[in-house]
Amino acid sequence: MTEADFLKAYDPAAFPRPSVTVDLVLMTVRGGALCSLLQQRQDHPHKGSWALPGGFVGPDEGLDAAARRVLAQKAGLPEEEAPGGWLEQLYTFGAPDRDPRMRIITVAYFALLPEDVLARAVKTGSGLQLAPLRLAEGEAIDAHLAALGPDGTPLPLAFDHEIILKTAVLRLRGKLDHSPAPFALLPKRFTLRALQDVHEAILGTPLNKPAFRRRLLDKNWLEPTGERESGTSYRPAELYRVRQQEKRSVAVQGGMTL
Amino acid sequence: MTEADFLKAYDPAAFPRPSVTVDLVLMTVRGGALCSLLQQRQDHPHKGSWALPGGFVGPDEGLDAAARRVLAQKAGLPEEEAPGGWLEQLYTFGAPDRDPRMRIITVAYFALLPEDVLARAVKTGSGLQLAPLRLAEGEAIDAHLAALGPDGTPLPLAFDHEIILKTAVLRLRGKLDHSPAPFALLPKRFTLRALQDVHEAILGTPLNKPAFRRRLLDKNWLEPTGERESGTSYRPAELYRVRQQEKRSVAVQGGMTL
DNA sequence: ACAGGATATATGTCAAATGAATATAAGGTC
DNA sequence: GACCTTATATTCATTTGACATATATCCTGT
Repeated sequence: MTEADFLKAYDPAAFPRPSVTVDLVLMTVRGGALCSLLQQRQDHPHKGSWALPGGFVGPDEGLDAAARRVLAQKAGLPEEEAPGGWLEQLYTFGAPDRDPRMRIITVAYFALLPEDVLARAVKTGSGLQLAPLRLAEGEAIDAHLAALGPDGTPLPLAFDHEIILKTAVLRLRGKLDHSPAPFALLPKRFTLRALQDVHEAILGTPLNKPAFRRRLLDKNWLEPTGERESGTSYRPAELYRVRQQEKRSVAVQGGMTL
Repeated sequence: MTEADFLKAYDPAAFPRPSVTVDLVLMTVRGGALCSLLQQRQDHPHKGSWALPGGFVGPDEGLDAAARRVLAQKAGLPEEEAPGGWLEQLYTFGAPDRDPRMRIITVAYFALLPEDVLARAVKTGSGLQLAPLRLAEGEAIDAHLAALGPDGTPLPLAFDHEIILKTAVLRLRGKLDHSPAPFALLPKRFTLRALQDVHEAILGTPLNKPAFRRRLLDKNWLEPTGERESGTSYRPAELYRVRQQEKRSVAVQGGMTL
């Protein structure tokens, strides 16, 4: 029996097949707070609640490709361009009852994008908002996460999206020191102070300034551009950029730059 | 329109659905080397190559539940019992061409089990072996991983299982210091020396003994039992056990004890 | 019974990393 | 040009971790 025969004899219908989607946690830092893009549901179930942008995985589409497609569609990012973001597979959620309509297994991704990219997405699309995420400092998985609306009250979240958001924030905190991912939240040239603000927003705790400086510069991931910020009423800070060599991932299964 | 109407009107067939499986990297430390359970394929494709144990996810079965079921079936572990292992979701692999027969998305898990449990599985099942994994020290994702057969030569691996194994080893290395997972590889009571042997096998590099001792004890995850090992021709070492409180996960999405 | 061997456990010393405080530099504003 | 504000550099105390050494404990052999 040849391999071709086996392929013909194989019956895919013998096993029941769930639907598979990708859900995206699109994060940025705005106003000193870590925020995520949420979309208000127009249909049942969970009509009116806020959900992560997502979509079905195409029959001949890889998971990463599906995530990039949804990113382009929902966040209005042209797929070809390089806005300087970060995309990484997060975790797969597949409880049988997580969607009341049918069995849906979702592969969650998280993306880090500069603030202006997501701000533009909110303006362009409808029913979108950039909600600050409130989660106690630390790494406890059983802490409660709240996504805050414009009035500061927690938004109702659809499906199991609270646990997905929580997983994303905790993963991001864990990777802060080992991954160049957080640079994706900043423009190509940035000050060390801006970088520290990003770290503090993600961790939810203040950091020691000289120590932060030393730690980051010792990693040798950054290089000074020689230029300085302008328009300040005080001494302008040096602008740094990420070394080209470090744009590739350093960490395990480290995700990809956009 | 009520929510019930929506449920009826929804057409699950509107979206093409891939098959979803779980694949398990079952690891232990034997003879100072990190090993994984591999199963020789009896059918095409990749007949004769070595593959990870796996199985389809049932229509009403959660992902973790599917992983536990496969663990019980393939590794011969009774589902109810508590052999003291560790199970954790690893990563989801879904390249369209990863299986030539059909579109299969697999959610990979990794499990840590005491040596005797997997040794028993090898004896019980057929076409199974416990293969030492050889991977360069460090965290480079582009390094080559080899699974060694009894004669010391690398085994041919089926599908994309080399990258899955590599991901598992790197993830395990990254979690060593932050997670109580490695304790799952040891019996309930163990010496610090045995624990250090496990760490060295996983990292592929020797560790400083006093430093390792203090580091582990300072975490306060362990407590001395007051008993000591016996049958040694030297001073017997204290036997430690994991504090009950630490059996729950400490880390993010930390997996579960078995 | 006692010396010797081997390894666990404890102590001490040193280098490196970290945190906090201070000093200096560089721009803008009045 | 005095003055304010924040970046950057320097310094020191504290903590952390690595490594070397010393002591304890058990078995073995004579």
